[in-house]
Amino acid sequence: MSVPLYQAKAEMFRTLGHPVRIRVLELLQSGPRPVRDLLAEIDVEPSNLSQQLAVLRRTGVVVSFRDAGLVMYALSTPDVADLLAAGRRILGAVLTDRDGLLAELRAHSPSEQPARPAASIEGSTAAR
Amino acid sequence: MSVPLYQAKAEMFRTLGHPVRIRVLELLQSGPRPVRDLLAEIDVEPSNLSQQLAVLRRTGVVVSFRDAGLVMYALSTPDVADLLAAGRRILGAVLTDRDGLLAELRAHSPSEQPARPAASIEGSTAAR
DNA sequence: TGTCGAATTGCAGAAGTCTTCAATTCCGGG
DNA sequence: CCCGGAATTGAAGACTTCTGCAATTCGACA
Repeated sequence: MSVPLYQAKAEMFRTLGHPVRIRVLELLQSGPRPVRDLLAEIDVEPSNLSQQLAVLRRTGVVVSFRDAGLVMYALSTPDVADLLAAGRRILGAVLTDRDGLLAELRAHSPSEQPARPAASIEGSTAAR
Repeated sequence: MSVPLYQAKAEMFRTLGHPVRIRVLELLQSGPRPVRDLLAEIDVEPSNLSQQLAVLRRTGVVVSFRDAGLVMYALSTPDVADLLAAGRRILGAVLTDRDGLLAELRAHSPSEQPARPAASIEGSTAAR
């Protein structure tokens, strides 16, 4: 597997790494929409939205076209929906897992350091 | 849907937005591995790898533990593999789609602007 | 042709991420 | 107890991304 391939994959994921861009993609899951609609639902400045849309276009996850005088955006492939779904599942797994262990910990050891950052409770920090 | 949720999702994807981190996750798909092995396969400085592993740990997509004197890393949930697979599919779709249209364009209009950047050939740039 | 709303672009300062270096922690074995 | 390799941490400098403002382009329609 070539090295630049990892670069390309990383770029693809980095493209989704922004709240506004995620939001746009979720809205586009239900079909093409004009910029105007996105703007109405997202609460961000027009220029900012445009910048984020440009990022999504550059990577090719969305496409744009003009219809009835408005610029429309659409997912370039339905596979994008799968990606979002997978992301949701992982988020769910990670969170319940964290909260689960957190709750368990609390139940078994009543007088533990209370100000300890939650993140280090999981198995995630073995080496130190 | 709460606003910080989009923040969390974005963070999750941003976590994957780095070649070394992608590489690590792909290696971990086949099971837990010691840092030493990752280091041998990835060609990056130890401290850099550690930094990237820390990022993955922070988000909770990997966990670490010590075994036989070595620090091991593992995917925190097999769902991560789905995410990588979905990413691969999209990358494939986007690329063939781009190259496909590119080839089609070439075939149908022999004397077209040759120095035009490839990215703008797709439907991706309708408004201008 | 002139005007209006829609959407994009250019840009600058603020904020965040990457990489590398040196220093540190951790643990197993002598 | 101290050494050695394994892995992590801290911090600084280079680099990239984000945000908001002002200016511009674009196309529809009178």
